[in-house]
Amino acid sequence: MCLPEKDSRRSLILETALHLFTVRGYFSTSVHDIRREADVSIGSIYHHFKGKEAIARALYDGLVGTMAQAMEEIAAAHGSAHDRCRAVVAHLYELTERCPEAMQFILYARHREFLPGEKPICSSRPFELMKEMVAAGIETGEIRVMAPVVAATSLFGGAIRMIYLRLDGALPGPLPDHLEETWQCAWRSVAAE
Amino acid sequence: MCLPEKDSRRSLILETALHLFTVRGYFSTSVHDIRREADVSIGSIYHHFKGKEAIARALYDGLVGTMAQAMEEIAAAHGSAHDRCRAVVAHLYELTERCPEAMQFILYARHREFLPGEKPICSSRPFELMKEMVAAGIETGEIRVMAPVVAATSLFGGAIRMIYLRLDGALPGPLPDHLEETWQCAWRSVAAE
DNA sequence: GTCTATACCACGATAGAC
DNA sequence: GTCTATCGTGGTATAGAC
Repeated sequence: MCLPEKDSRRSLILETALHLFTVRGYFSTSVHDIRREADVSIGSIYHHFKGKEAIARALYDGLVGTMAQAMEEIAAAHGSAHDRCRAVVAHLYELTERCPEAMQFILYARHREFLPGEKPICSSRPFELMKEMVAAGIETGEIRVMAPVVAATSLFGGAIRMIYLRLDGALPGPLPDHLEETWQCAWRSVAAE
Repeated sequence: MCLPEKDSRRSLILETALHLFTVRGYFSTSVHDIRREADVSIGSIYHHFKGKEAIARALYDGLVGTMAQAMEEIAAAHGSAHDRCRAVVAHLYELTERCPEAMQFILYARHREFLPGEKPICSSRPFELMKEMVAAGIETGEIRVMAPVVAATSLFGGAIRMIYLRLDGALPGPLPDHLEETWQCAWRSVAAE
């Protein structure tokens, strides 16, 4: 449901791997664990993927890709930095509730630890798009003139921390309940007066 | 220098382990790697620590402990929520520059993946103290009346994201250069009007 | 494409001399 | 307290039948 792929053996393997990677961690999950949980054979797994790392890479690329696509649709659907950024936070909150495992895999895993050569998540496409939205907002005068990095971290940092808290089980209710309050704080921190 | 321990074989092992855990990751670091890098014997390592996990635990407890102590000193040294929280951010920024590996180990590692039974980092003592400072600020009227979690994430979320960026090499200059700007955004987001 | 069986190796941990 | 040598387990990945 959270993965872009169609029904197939391959997608079953991916779904199972995502589940195990998030609840037990990448390194604590063996290929045999995936085999058992998905009820397929080792040979089948190695037929579809070069190895364990390739499974993680396919998951990562797929999830980051759909996330970037969502960001682009948001950017196209709204006209101001305020509306765009608010829609991004709303989207991230909903995504966290709907697909906590996907969110956890993207945000919480240290990909550089098991995906050699991968750039840090904060340099990935979705995060770059968020930075661009903020930079555009500074251009138009909606957002105070300041270092773009600082503006972006101030605007999205609180929301991202809320997501971490939620994934860690440190937040009781669903995230969208806090959308209004978090967004007002976030926007207040950078809005031009 | 960042670890509380005195000079000894034991502290040498801890320092080396911290270094390797942060640059290569916990699971990608074998006890033999630590042995080679520290130029000690396997036997010596297993004499001082029960195993690899015990090394990680000693590191974690030591670093979180000194961090919590610093927070308590900050709380005692300042009278208002504003001054306390600002001092916390300044301290975290300086600590990141002085001991990036320690900071990375505390913030970036998924301890629950290799320290069974450990609660999430956001529930650890230093983070609890930060939440308490914010809650006190709401009591005194310095900070808007709002859900304490939201206030805490809004106030510290931006700074924490800046630290992640810095640790990932996505921020060129040293963090303290951005202290003033980040703090003004953070405080503006929650200050009572 | 899917399966079983197995090769191979690296790792954490221990034994025991000094 | 420190060392060297070694063991046993469990991991990834492959071979080859169906």
